[in-house]
Amino acid sequence: MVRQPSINAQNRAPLSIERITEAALQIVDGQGLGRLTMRRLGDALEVEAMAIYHHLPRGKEQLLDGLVAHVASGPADTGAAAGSWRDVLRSWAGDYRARLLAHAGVLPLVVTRRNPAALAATVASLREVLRRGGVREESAAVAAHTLLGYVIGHAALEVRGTEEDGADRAVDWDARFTAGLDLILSGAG
Amino acid sequence: MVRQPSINAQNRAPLSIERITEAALQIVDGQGLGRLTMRRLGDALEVEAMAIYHHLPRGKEQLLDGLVAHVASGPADTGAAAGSWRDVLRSWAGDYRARLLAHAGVLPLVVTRRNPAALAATVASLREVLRRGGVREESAAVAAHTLLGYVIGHAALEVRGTEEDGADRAVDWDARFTAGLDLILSGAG
DNA sequence: ACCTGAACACCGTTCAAGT
DNA sequence: ACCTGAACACCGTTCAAGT
Repeated sequence: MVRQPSINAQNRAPLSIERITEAALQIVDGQGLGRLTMRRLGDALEVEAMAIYHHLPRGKEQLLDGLVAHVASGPADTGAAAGSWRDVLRSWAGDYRARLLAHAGVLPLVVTRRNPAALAATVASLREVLRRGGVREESAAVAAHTLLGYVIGHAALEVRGTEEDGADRAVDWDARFTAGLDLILSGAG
Repeated sequence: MVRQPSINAQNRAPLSIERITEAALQIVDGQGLGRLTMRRLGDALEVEAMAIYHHLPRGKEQLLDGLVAHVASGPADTGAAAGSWRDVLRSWAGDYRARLLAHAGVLPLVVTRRNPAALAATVASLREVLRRGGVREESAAVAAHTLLGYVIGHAALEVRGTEEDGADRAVDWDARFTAGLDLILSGAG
């Protein structure tokens, strides 16, 4: 009788921080942050929950930090993008918003004190775009924070689905976001 | 021997939703959201944790909803305030920001799907101020969402204390907030 | 009506042990 | 080096029982 070539620990892909983070993100996106537990994460990875601690010694805290880093660090290559700096920021903001909404479950974590480094890098890259666009240093600092604050706050409002002043008339969030963005960009610089 | 007039359940102030919410807010502000547990809340109220369920049948979910309602519903009497509508909004935004920062521990809850009614009311009152100020309906809707999104998002950035592009040069958050606010208000209307 | 006590199913995490 | 199993202290919540 032919036996399968060892259905044991050996021929599973080994655990790694990347695989763990990816699986965690999938649970959060699919079932919500509240259902992300070490035991369930272990199940998803076909491993006992305790195995995870070997790769993330700081445990769940470290896991959540990783999730924030994954979604809160800004979209890359803002530098290479074409067009005026306003166009660059417009497309950056669109990308960032899309990412926040795609992983809405981690928004509460982004808002918590976790992992300031990720957001600091994002702010820095925004300021760089503004500075290169010829905006004065002080104005660039203000505009960067204003823009990032707006994108995060607006994403939060969207996720919660605020209705138009009590009536349940649907809001066109895409149009709303773009209009607010233009309002900010027109005042910047 | 004179006995104290019955140190038992009878002469404690009876539990109420207000007292429960107040105690919960105190725990969150003082120790963080993570340390708000039904058992600890019971201790603070000098009662068994299970007694809380008699007043909040939906349990912890309802408790958290109450916290959000308490901090996310906008400051009152925006209507009676004096000055131009820009001044009214400026002072409203300052008050709202102060409240969010005073209860930073609940910010993650505000960002979660809980209790959309509180935020909807806030948006509605903002639009009313703008409408009365003579701003067109469509612009008022945009400005209201932009402003609220900015205030919430900026509060989140502040709480996390993003450093100035990696260097730990301190940020003057008050000035930063006001400048961003002016940027938005100058474009509105 | 209001609160308690015991119990249940579930957490995150530790630690010694296996391979 | 990498994973498991059992255990610990702690959750939220239910339910029957007390007053």
